[in-house]
Amino acid sequence: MADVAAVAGVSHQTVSRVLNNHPNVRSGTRDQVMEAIRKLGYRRNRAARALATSHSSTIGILTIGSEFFGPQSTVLAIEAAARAQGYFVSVTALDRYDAHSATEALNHLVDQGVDGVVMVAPFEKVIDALDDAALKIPVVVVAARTSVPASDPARYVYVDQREGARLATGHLLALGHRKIAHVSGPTGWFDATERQIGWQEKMLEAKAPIIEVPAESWLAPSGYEAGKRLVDSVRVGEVTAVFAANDYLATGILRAFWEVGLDVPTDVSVIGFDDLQISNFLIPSLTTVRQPFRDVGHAALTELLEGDTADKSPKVIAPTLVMRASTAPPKSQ
Amino acid sequence: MADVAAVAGVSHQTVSRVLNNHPNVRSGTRDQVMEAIRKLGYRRNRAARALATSHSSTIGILTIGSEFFGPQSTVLAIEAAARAQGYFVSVTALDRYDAHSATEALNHLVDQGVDGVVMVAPFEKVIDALDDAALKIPVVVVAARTSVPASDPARYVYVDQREGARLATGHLLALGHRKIAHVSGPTGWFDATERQIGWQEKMLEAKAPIIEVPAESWLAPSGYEAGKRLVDSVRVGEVTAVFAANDYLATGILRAFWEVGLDVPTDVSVIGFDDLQISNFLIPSLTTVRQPFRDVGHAALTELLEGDTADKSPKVIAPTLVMRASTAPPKSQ
DNA sequence: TCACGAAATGTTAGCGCTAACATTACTTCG
DNA sequence: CGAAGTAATGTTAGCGCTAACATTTCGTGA
Repeated sequence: MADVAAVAGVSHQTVSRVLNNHPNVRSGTRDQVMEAIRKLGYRRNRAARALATSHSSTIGILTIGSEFFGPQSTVLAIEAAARAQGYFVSVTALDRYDAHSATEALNHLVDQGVDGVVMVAPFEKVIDALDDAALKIPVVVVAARTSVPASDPARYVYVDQREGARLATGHLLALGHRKIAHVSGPTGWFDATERQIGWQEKMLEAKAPIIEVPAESWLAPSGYEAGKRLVDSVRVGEVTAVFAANDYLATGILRAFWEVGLDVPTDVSVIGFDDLQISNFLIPSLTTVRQPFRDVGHAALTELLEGDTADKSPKVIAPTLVMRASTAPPKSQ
Repeated sequence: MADVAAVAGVSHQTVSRVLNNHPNVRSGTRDQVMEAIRKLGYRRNRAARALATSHSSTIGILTIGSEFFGPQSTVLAIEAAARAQGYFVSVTALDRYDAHSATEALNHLVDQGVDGVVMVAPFEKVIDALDDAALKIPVVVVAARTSVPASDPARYVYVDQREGARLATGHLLALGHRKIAHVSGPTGWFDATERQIGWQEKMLEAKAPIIEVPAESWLAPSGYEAGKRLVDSVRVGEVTAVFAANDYLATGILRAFWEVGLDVPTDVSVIGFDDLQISNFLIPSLTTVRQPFRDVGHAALTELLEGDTADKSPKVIAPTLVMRASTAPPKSQ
């Protein structure tokens, strides 16, 4: 910076002022400084800036592993939005889904001196980690946590999972189904709980039976297992439709039904959640609930950087139903 | 740090020595300092450290969007490895696949003062960006660039795409196929080129015909389009097997064949590349080539941090064939 | 034309750490 | 038991920037 100042014939402070868009700089001076910067290919040292201003222009993202489509998309949206605002993004992925792991990851980000953290890890244990950490920086959590204690300093941004489940269940009910099984997501995940509640609410409203098959994980093998377990019920007509907690599970379910010769949607309807890249190309193409992950990412960053301190109510984003070929009226209607 | 020093009854420099594992500290003193650190909940300021040492303990990762399974997995593996080594990871995603966009992203990382960069963006234009940038920090590129000029200071780490394509093609040939079409990936991507070359080599060796159907993108809709275009050839027996450049394309192809009533693998075999989460649950389950992305990520980080300056040869990792139900001997054998 | 206030620029100090050098405390051996 | 050498600790300076205050320059009205 001293070099630039020398070339431009001003003091280093004037250079700093130009770089920080200070108002009180004559435009001629500004031009000279800019020219000197260009000529020297000068770049500000970020460490020195961070030291002097005591903020790092970096936000931390804590996320979960690669197997999850939603978090991944959200993270990328946050990154894009952050970069557009001149922020840097430091990402840390969780290898295990427990509080200890989350605490460690959080500390890692705090050690780095991030100005804020977005947590894209919608399982319940992260909340414990958050409570333990007692951070002094703003935190946004992307998770459908519907009952947040007033003492919780974090802000929440999420897609209305319960509403999505209602949309899915409502779609099946409207088609004439009543025996709608729910292959629910693993315990300990906000999304799993919320989707289960939305489905159950809708079923109780319709006075329809509650048939739940819990899945071990969010992934296709668990869906396949659940599908296997459902085959008999489908054959005897005890289940005419399945609401899978996500599209991976739905893919496994489709596969399990296919293996035993059950036709979807003739014999049984299947609906998923998420709308993956390939959901439209499955056999049959999968009816599902789409989540606007980009919007979530954007909203999360906005909330982090510009969040109104007074308004700590969660930002809730609406999902949409995507109708395709895996749902149809039940056979023996 | 001064506070810690005061509490421990030593100078701040001794605290620094303890923190940096300097050998010449009496163990009693070390314990006192550690105790003071614990009591005060002290954490070193990273900006100050970066300023004093002029390195940031941060590595930058430049990657591409969410739609790609491989890069995503690789990035997460790099992150995990980096964190284990005490490094921070700053991620920047490319929104477009051109040199300008890549240059911008690279500058963004350099502005942040990263100590090194890993580029997980295997399209050819990134090389231009790299050449333009003329970075002073080490760079590792995760891309199957087989002919690297000696002047290129970057190191390369990649899965042997050509070998993977040979494995896939060889598998089909071994089953008795000769009319093997290749749905190739979009132009401008190293992986697409290499896979095409591997397939072509093997086909020429076998004196089999070269039938190539280029795909517009790496995604399922393009695969679907390509599949449609192949239907007639399959029906008249001009094509008995299809090697898709990746599993998304294969998914689209399976779907296109299914729609017109062509059975896989009875009427036509299909093989993919990547081994997605759901590839084993497609209908039929997809024979494919698996890439060890975690190994790639790990190798990339190792190369970046410990890379032997003398040995700049690329680190090449072998893919494996995963046999499933989408391939079988041709019908009229 | 000069005093005055505002705009523009300069000067100084310090953010929290590490590196280099200076000093003190402890060994060890003749 | 003391000199020499080494281990342990302390002191000083500076990394590159910004904030706060000091100074200079400029424009304006009586």
